Amino acid sequence: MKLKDDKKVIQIFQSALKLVAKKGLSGVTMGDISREAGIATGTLYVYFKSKDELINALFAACRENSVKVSFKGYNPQAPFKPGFRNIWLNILRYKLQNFEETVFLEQCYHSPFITVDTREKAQQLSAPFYELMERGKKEQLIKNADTGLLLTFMIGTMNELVKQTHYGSITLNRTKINVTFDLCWDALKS
Amino acid sequence: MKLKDDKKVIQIFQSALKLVAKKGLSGVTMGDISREAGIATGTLYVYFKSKDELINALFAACRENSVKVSFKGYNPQAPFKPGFRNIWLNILRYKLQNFEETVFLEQCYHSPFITVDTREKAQQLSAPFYELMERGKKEQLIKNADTGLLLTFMIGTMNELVKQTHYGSITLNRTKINVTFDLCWDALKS
Amino acid sequence: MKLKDDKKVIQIFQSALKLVAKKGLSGVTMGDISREAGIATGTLYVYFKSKDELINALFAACRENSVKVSFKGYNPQAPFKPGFRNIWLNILRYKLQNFEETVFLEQCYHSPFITVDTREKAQQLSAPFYELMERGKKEQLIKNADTGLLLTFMIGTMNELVKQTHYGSITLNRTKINVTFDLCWDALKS
Amino acid sequence: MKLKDDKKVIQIFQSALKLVAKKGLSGVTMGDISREAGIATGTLYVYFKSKDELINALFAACRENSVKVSFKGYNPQAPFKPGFRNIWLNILRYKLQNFEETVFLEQCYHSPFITVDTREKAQQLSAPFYELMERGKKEQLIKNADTGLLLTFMIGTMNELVKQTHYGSITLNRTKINVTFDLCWDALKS
DNA sequence: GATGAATGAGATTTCATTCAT
DNA sequence: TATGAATGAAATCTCATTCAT
Repeated sequence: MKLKDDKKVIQIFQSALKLVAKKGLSGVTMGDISREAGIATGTLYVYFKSKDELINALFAACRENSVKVSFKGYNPQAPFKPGFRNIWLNILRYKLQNFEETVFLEQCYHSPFITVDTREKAQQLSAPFYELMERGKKEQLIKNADTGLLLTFMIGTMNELVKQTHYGSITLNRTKINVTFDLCWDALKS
Repeated sequence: MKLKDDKKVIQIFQSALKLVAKKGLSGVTMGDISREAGIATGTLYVYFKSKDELINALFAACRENSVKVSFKGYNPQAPFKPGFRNIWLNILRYKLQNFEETVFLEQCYHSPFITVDTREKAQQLSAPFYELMERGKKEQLIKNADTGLLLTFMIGTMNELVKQTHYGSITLNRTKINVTFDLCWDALKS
Repeated sequence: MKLKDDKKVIQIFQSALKLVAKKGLSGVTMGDISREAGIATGTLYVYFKSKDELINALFAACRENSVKVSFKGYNPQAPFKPGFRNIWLNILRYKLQNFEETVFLEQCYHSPFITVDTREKAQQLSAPFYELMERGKKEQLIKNADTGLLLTFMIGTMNELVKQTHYGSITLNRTKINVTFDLCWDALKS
Repeated sequence: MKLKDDKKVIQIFQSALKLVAKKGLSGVTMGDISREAGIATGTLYVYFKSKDELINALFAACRENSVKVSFKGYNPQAPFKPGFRNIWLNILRYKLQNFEETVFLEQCYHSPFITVDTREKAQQLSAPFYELMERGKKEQLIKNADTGLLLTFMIGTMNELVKQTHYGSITLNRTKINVTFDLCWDALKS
C-alpha cells in the first residue's frame, strides 16, 4: 500500500514558492506547480483539496518556519544586545536565503487566498518577537516606545533591504550588513 | 491609450486599485474592473488595448504620483532636517491615504504584468530621493553609508508601518508618528 | 449592441433534451450541449451560470409547458367525460411527441440537480389536474377515492405506455389508444 | 466478477443503490460507492472490472430479484383472481420496500451504462408476466386487449403510485391499497 | 486480495478579448 | 464610442482506473 508522502508536500511547496517568486501569485497555476514538482495535476488534489488550501497551507508553513529559524541560538539568559543581534542576523539570513518565501509571504498579504483564520494564526506566531522587544525595553536598552512600532521598524527595514538586494540596486557584504545593523540599533536603542 | 475621456481613465484606475487592494492582483479580472467602474467590458478596450497595458499604465501613474506628492513643499535651499521631515511626512501621509496604491505597487513587484521597460522608468523616478540623501550626507547630517541602504531604511519602515496600521495591529496618532520619525532619524543621522 | 437572444435559450434547451434522451442525464456534458446547439461552451455560461441552473431551468420549462398543453381546448362548462378524454389525449400526445421531455423529467426526478425549490414549484403546477378529478367526483362520474390516487392512475399508465412505445415493445395505433383510454376510464369511473 | 467474497458484492450493491436513490445515477462515483461500502476504491475493481460492469451487474440482479419476488406463492393451478391479486401485492410491496431498486432501474432506462445485451436479458425476464396475463385472457376474466398494453397499465400505475408515496403526496394504508387494486382490476377485468 | 496514492483525460468554469450592433 | 453577448483557450477540479506496497 502506498502511503501519503511527506516529501511530496515539500516538493509541492518548493515548486509553488519558486514559481510565485518568478511569476507572482497571479499567473501561477495548479498546472504549473504540478509540472514543476514533477507530478500529475490530479495528485495535487490528493494533498490539497483546492488551490486555496494549498496556498494557505504554504503560507502557514512559511510563517512557522521563519519564526523557528529566527530564534535559533537565542538564549534569554545571555546579555541582550548580542542576542538581539543574533536574531536580527538570523532573520536577515533567512530572508536572503529564502527569498522565495519572503516574496510569497508578501504577495499573500493582500491576496484573496489567505483566510482570516490563517491570518490570525500567523499573527499569534509573532508573540516571541514582542517578548524580545519588551525585554529590551525592560533592560532600558531599547527606547520606551510602542512595541509594535519598534518591531515594525525592525522588520520593515529588512524586508526592503532584502528586496533591494535581490533586485540588484544594493549588493550586500559583511561590512554593509554591519552598517545596517548599526543603523537599526541606533534607531531602537534608548 | 486614447485620451477621449479622461474621467473614464481615472474611474478605471480607481476601480482597479480598489479591487487589487481587496482581492490582490491575482483574482482581479477585466470584468470586475469594468463592473466596478460602471462601464461595459468592451469599453475598457477602448482605453487600454490589453490587461497588461492597463496594469502597466496604472503602475506608472501611481509611481509618478507618489514621487510628485513626496516633494510637495520641498525647498532645496531651506535647512535639511525640516525639509527631510516634511518629505518623510508627505510619503507617510500619501501611503496612508492612498493605501490602495501602496498595495498595488507592492503586488506589482513580482507580477508578470510589469514589463522591464516600466520597471526601469519607475527606477528613474527615484533619482530625487537619492539626491536628497546625498545632500544630507554632504551636509554631514546623515551617516556616510551607502545611499541605497539609507533610502531602504527610510522607505522600508514606512511600508511596514502603513501595512500594520491598515491591518489594525497598530493605531497611529500624532505622537506615534513623531516617535517613528525619531526612530528613523536616529538611524540615519551621523 | 448585441442583445441576449431568446432563441438561443430554446436552442440550448432543445440540445440538452435531445442529448439527455439519447445518453441519459449522466453523461451529458456542457461541452456536448454547446456543440449540439452550435455555440461556444463559454456562451452557455452567458445564459446559465452553472450546469445546475441550466438543468433546473429546463426542468421548470418542461413542466410548465406540459401542463399548458394538457388543458388545451378544455372547457369546464362542457360535459365531463369528453373533456376528460380530451385532456387524456392531450397528455398522451404530448408525451409521445415530446418524448425527450418525458425522459428528461423522469431522469430529473432523482437527480441531485433539481433543487427543493424547483421541485415544489413543479408540484404546484399540478393543481388543475386535482381540480379536474374533483369535478369528476362531484358529478359522481369518478370513483370517490383519494384524488391523488386517481391521478396517479391516470398519469402512471401513460408514462409506462409512452416508454414501451418508444422502445418498440408496443406499437400504438388509434385502436390501441382507445383501448388504453377505456382501461383508464374503467378504472376511474364510479 | 470474482466471487471471492459474496458479502462484499452485496455491500457494494447496496451502497450503489442507496447512493443512486439519493443522488441519481449521474453524480454517483466509484469513490462514493467504495466509501459508502467501507472499502478501498481499488477493491471495487477486484470485483468489477469497470463502472459499466458494476452497473450492468446490479441492473441484472435487481431485475432478477424483482421477478423472483413477484411470483412468490403463486400457484398456476389455483383460481386466477386471488393469484393475480397476490402477485400484484408482491410487486407493490417489493417496489415500496425496495424503493432504491425501483429508482435505480428507472434511472438505468436511458443511461448509456446499460448495454443492449443486458437490456435484452431483462426483457426476457418479463415472460412470466405475459403468461399470467394470457391466462387471465384465456379464462375470460381479463379484457381481450393487447397483452403488452395490459401489462403496461398494471406496471405503470404501480410505478407512479410508489413514486408519489415515496415523495409524500400520497400516504398508503391497507384500505388505500385495496382501493388501488380495485381500480386496477376494474380496468383490466373483462 | 486489499489498499489508497497516483494518474491523466476530461468535465466544469472562468476570463481576456473580439465583434456585431 | 459604448455596449455586452460571444468566443475559445486555459484554469480549476473530478473521477475512472491503475499500480506499488
